[in-house]
Amino acid sequence: MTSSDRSSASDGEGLIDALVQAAFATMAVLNKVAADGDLSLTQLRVLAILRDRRLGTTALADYLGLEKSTMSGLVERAEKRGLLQRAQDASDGRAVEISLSSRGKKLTERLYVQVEGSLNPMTSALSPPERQRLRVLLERMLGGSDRREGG
Amino acid sequence: MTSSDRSSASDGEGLIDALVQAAFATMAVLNKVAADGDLSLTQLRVLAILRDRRLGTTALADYLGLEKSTMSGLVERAEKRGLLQRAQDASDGRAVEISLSSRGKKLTERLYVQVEGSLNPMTSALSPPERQRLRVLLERMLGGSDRREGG
DNA sequence: TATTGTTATACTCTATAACTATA
DNA sequence: TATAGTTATAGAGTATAACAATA
Repeated sequence: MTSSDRSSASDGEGLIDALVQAAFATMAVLNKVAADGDLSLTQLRVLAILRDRRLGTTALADYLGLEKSTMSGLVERAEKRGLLQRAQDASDGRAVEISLSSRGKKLTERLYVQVEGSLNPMTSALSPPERQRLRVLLERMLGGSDRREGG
Repeated sequence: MTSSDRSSASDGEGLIDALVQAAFATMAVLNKVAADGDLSLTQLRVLAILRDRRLGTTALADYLGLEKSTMSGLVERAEKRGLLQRAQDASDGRAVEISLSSRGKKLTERLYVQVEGSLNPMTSALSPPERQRLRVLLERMLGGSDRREGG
């Protein structure tokens, strides 16, 4: 870091520290919720993405930023556990449609509630108006447009 | 979620969504920086923690929330790559002192700069006063006290 | 030829259990 | 007995490369 950095010397650096810490704290909570449901964080994300979508292997891999071969393994293990299923795509003989099973749906809804409950202690450090302001700032930073993981 | 949730129905839920999205966005950047340096995110964290500390296997594992056996492997591989070294603790025959090598130090500093540079596009969506406010809110949420990863 | 998906292979990350050496 | 650390083992996550089937 040199002082030539544009407007990020004093507040930018601190912000980045805070963002990284908040990210680790949040991921730790998500990890714990996933682990309590006997899932990895990646599996939790797979369920969250499939919450209201049916996708092919490649599309799902793209959502997660993973290789399709990695995706095959993840889906395989989740399917073996009865959380989702693969079905042939009627309009494309090569493609599959991956979707949550009813058991997977139930689990996903339960995990959502747990995520909210587990993150509440953290957000409760702020007053309601502060929470509101934080939400607005984060949404603004993230681009405002709608592209969240779970729906 | 029911409407009986205390003061978290309208803004709390949205905030949690925003926090999770911000966490994933931040982790994606950290992951990419790590991968560019041929490291896993965990290895990046190890380097960050050792940036200004010398620690034993157990202490390091506690920082990361991992088992000490996991730590042994991580340290072993990092040592093999010349990023850190283990030395006998003079005052305790069982313990080791893990510290960055000069190569590890250089790499860590470089990665720090890259993390800042890589997160800047995201934070630049906000104006300087907004960044300042976001930082304050995040720090407040995280507890205010000083317990960041890298120093 | 390009795309969709899987399989084979290899490596890292991770935990549990058993172990050695020191305290 | 308790603590610090390693090793053995097993399984999940990940990428690369090679492959089959379909478009």
